[in-house]
Formats: sequence, structure tokens, C-alpha cells
Amino acid sequence: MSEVSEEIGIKEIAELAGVSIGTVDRVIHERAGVSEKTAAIIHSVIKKTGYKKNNAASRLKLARSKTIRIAVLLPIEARLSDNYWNLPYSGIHKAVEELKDFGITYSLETFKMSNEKTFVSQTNAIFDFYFDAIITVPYFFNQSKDLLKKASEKKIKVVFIDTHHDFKEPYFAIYQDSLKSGAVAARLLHNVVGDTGNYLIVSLMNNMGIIQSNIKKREFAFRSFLENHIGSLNNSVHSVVSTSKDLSVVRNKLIALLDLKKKVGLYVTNSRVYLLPKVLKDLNTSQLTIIGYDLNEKNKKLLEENKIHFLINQQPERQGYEAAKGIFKFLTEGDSSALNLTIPVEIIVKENL
Amino acid sequence: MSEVSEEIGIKEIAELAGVSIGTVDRVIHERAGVSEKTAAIIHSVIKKTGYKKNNAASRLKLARSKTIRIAVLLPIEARLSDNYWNLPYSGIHKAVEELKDFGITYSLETFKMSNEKTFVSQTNAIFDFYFDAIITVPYFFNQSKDLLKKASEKKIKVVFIDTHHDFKEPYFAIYQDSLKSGAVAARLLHNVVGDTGNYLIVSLMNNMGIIQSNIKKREFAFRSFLENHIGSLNNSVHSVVSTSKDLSVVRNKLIALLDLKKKVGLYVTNSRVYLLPKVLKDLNTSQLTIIGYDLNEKNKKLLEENKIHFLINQQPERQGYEAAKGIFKFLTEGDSSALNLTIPVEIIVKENL
DNA sequence: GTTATTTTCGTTAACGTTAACGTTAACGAT
DNA sequence: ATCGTTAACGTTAACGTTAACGAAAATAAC
Repeated sequence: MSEVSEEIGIKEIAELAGVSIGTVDRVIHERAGVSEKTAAIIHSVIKKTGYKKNNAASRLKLARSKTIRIAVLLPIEARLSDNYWNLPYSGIHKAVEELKDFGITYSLETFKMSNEKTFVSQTNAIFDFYFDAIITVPYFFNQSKDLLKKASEKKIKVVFIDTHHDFKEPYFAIYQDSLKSGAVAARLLHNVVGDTGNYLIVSLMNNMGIIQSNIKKREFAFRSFLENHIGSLNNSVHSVVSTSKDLSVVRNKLIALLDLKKKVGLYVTNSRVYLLPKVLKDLNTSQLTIIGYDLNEKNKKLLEENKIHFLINQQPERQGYEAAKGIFKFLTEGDSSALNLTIPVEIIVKENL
Repeated sequence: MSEVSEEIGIKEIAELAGVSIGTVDRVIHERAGVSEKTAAIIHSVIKKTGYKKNNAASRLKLARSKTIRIAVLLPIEARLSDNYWNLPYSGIHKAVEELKDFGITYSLETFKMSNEKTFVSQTNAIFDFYFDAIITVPYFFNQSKDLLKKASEKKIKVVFIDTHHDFKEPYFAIYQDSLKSGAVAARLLHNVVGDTGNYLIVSLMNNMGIIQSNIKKREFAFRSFLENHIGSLNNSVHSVVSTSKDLSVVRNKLIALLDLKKKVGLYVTNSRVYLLPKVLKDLNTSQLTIIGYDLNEKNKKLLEENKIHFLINQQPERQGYEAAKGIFKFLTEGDSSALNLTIPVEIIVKENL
């Protein structure tokens, strides 16, 4: 009735190989000073016994002398407790807290999303110290590329979270697939609006007046889904680009669509979906279904009030948590399976908030 | 730029309190042999310094002498790799594997869901050995109550997963709220079917011819949602109880509903939703939307084929994982916050499968 | 006062891993 | 044959916690 596996340690390996634990330790850590012959014997014993090092004991020994140092580089909003960027940060914090006994620390550095130079200077500051790994967001493509290159040279591991790009140098990435989330959004709206209604995709620019690549991907996948399901999009799917400050373009477009007396699906491709209900509050929106991103307080409140109908959660806290846990596992066990994770598209309605 | 917290150990506590580490250890573990006066001093030092024991070191020391033993009592189907009940099992297995270094083992016992006596006899078998905790499913209410009572007497902790009941004795529970999942199902179908369509709730009996309580709750919440949203349910919401073998009652009811030429929402309150598409395959189901539970292979395939439209995931693997991790944390750190977890209602469509 | 008992406390050897340090023996050079 | 060098390996002291063991001090019993 039991499922126990024989616990075997370095001492047993040494005995079986007819050497001392010191020698076993040397081959395990690939340190010099072991003849090929005995190394081969030890390797075969390790293989035969299926020995795995006791990580708890290992880290206990190394916690002080080889503390794992992680640099966390996030937008400055990570310091604001009610902000989206606080969530990955708090996930990282939680993970490190859980692993504290094992000798791991982190240090938070911040940059301004409105100024790529702050990202570069913080990157340099990080490289001035010693870190084993960096967890950051590849918000600026070229600057992130530089960071990755420098890190690669210095054998520092990099985990990108939240946003995704393809880079040449090896890296780890934890993010939500924008194409999937766009398709899910389309699926959900199409369920309500159907083949005969109208769709409006709202892309809000960031504070540099730029539409980010993940937002473009979301729109692309949204349109692809509808093309596949309602055939050619004649003129039932519309897009509008706007700033967050002045949403009159969006409002006018929506008025026109609602005038057609058909159902309308509204897809806001980022977290600022909370801006829309207030802009539309004097309109009859009974035919309107709204979907957007992220569980910030404003969005959650509007979901509660049935003024937003779906939210897609990117699980930012989990992203940070998995990044920190994963990099620890990789650095201590060489197992990177927990990194390179795509976060499932979590669908939130009022009832499962 | 750093966020380090001073690592403080039992040695420092001893020094600050002017005693030896042995005495500190005694008060930490509430063992006898310490005068009230020195105990008070030590307590105050611990409080002042915010000392937390190093769990890694603690478990390293105790791994052999005080191995944590967990009894896992699940339906016999847990042994079948493609079965639902294998999922919580594999979650438990994964957790224990991760914690192996810390001295934890488990042993899987199984019972037959068709025979409550097998549950009782396995319960007794478990109590004949020594275990620190039991992870099981309260499938049989009265028998689970007995298990809980006996466990309480023997100071053995119990974690119930998957199904939920209220018991008098203290216990831990990890499950998905049936009321929430019923409401989510209603929300999703109502999005498609609207106020004017028809709804059919299909309750499939288990192999003892019984409708389980969580299934009743799901139906209740589903109806409540629709009452709140479309007013009195006149005769637009129908229920049918059936066996899995002969679904002709369901088929006939559906034919009648589809004949009305309105949209129909079909809510199958358990995982056997995959039975329905094949029963309906000669019918025109373009007006039909189906929602059910669980990501088994058959359901996933039908979701891929657009023959089922939504699945609600109870995340059974995660339930097992959290149960095992949580009980370990509780037994080693006294922190039960990870137990008593309600699993969020995860909505799955084809695009986020 | 002496001895016995009990309470209170300090010392120490583990747990498994790590790596600095010490030891051995093999080899070449003289 | 002796010495120096070096490759190859063994020994040991930590990491922080635990608890058995025993020592000391306080109290009780006579």
C-alpha cells in the first residue's frame, strides 16, 4: 500500500563507488581533480541508483555563501499598490518570501514607460552589481534586446514576463498568447452578437502615442476568428484607434453602429476598457456587449454592475510568481520546465470574479 | 536598491536571551523543562526579532525520523490514467514529488463509488497504520462524517477535495463552489440564448441512481440566475433527470424544444456532457448551445469540433496539488491558509483549451 | 547537614551537501 | 636516492534545527 522511493544520498554513492564523498561531490559539480576512471564509476553509480541531490540540504549549505540574487526591473507603477504593475511584483515577492530559507533575494528597479532611457540606465545599474538573473518586461524592443545580449555575455539568465517578443539570444518568457486572447474575445462576443451584428475593435494608444505589438496581435486574431465564422467581414467589423484622453471618435463610431438597431460587440484590446461605459452612459446600450482586459478595480466594479460583460485575465501576479519560482528551480536544479510558460486565457464574468 | 531581511536563527535568539539553543528549541516546540521566567524572555526576543524557523533546515533534520505520512483515499478510477479521478491523484503525486527532500510520503488507497462499504473498510485500513493526514473525497456523506470523527479523535488532519459538505468537526476543504459554477453556466448560456429562448437542464444520475448534492446546487444556481434575468421562468426553463445509459428522455425533450424554432441552451450538470452530441447527431442543432463540466478527452474533442460550446473546469489536478502542498505547509509551519480554498470557476471554450 | 529527586538548562551529534584544506602517492628532475 | 610538483583523493567543519543525553542547580526528604 505504499509508494516510497529509497532515499539515497551522496554518502551511499560514495560507498558504492568505493570513494569518499568529497570525490563524489567533485564529479557532481564537475570540479577538477578526479581521474577519468573513477569519474566514470561514480557516474555509473549515480545513474544506476537514480540519485538526485537533496536540494533542501544543498541550499541550506549554500544559502549564505551563494545567495541567489534576482534583479526585478519593472515599470515604476509597480510601486503603486493599486496598479497593474504591482501584481507581477507582488507575485515575485510572494515567491521569494516562500523561498527565503534557501538563500534568495531580489531587488526592485523601476523605469518609466514614457522614457526608454530610464530603462537603459536601470539596466546598466543592474549590470554594475552582480545578479544571477533578471526578471523584466520587454516593453522596449531594442533596449530589451540589448539587455538580453549583455546578460547573455555575463551568463545572467533573463526571464521576460507580460509582453512577448522573439529574440535571438536564449531567454525565458512567461506571457499570455495575444493571438489566443483575441480569438477568445471574438468567440465570446460572437456568441452574443452573432453573424448579423456589428463589431468594433478599440485600440487605445499608450502615452507615447504608439499601438503596441501585442495589441495588434489581439486585433488580428479577433478579426481572423470572425472571418472564419461569418465569412467576409464586409463592413460588420470596424476598428478605431484613439487616445485615452479623448474618446469622442469611439463614441461617435458607436453611436453610428447602435443606430443600426443591431447588436454590437465592443472589444477593447487593453485594460482601459473601464473608460468606455462612462463615455456611453447617456446612450441606450442594451444592445451592446463589452469585453476588455485585466482585473483592475475599475474594471471589476463595472463587471459587477453589468456595464462590462467579460474580462480577460492575464494573471499578472501568477506570472511574477512563476517567474521567480521558475528561475530558482532552474538555477538550483537546472530544470527550466517551469519557465517558458504561456498563461492560459482566463475568462471572467460577474459570477466567477 | 535592495530588499533584504536580516536572516536570524535560533543561535542569535539564544544569544540575545542569554540561554543556549537547546532552551530556545524547547520553548519553540513547547517542550517541558523551561522556567516561566526564561520562557518569557525567549518569547519576547522571538517576537522582537520576528524570528521564523528555517523550514528547510528543520525538515532536513526531521526528514527521516518524522516523515510526514499522507493517506490518499480516492475512487478506484484514480488508478486509470485517462480518468477524471486520476487528476487529483496526479496533482498530489506532483506535490509530494516536489517535497520529497523534506521527508513526506503518501499512500494511495481506493474505494468503489458503487459500494460505500469499500470506503469504510479502506478508512479502517488507514486508521490501522499511522498517518498525519488524510486527503479524500467526501463522496458518501455519512461515512465521511465517521471518517472525520475518528480522525479528529486521533488528531489526524483531513482534507476533503472535489465535493463539499458541511461537517461539525473541523476539516479542510478544497473544491469548486457549485452555486458559482451553476450561475456561470447560466450567464454563458443566457448570453447566447437570451430571454426568449428555452433552457434545458440535464441531470444524469450516478451509478447508484442518485443525484448528488453538488449537482442539485448547480441546477439551483442556474435557475436562480435565469429567474433574476428573465423574470418568472414561465415554461422556458426545463429540467430532466436521466440515466447515462438511456438518454431517450433527454432526446425527446430536446426535439420538442428545438421544434419551437427558438434558441435552446443545454446545461449538462456533470462531466458526461459528451454523451449528448452523439444522441442528437441526426438533429438540426444549429440553434443549440451546450455547456458541461470537466476537460476529459471526449469533452475536449467535442469542444474542438464545436459540438460542445463551453466547458467548466474544476481543475481537479490543482485541487490535489494544493491539498498536498497545503497540508504539508500546515503540518510544518502551522499555516492553514492554503487549505480551505475554493477553486475559481474556469471557463473553457475552443480557443483557450 | 546529607542524600535523593526534580527542575532547569547546556552540550553535542546528527540530517545531506558543500568546499576548503590536508593527505597521499605517482612522476619527473636532479 | 632525494626533493619538488602535482594529480587524485579523503577529512572535516560548516549551514540551522532538533532532541537525546547529561550536568548543574534548585528543591525535597530524611
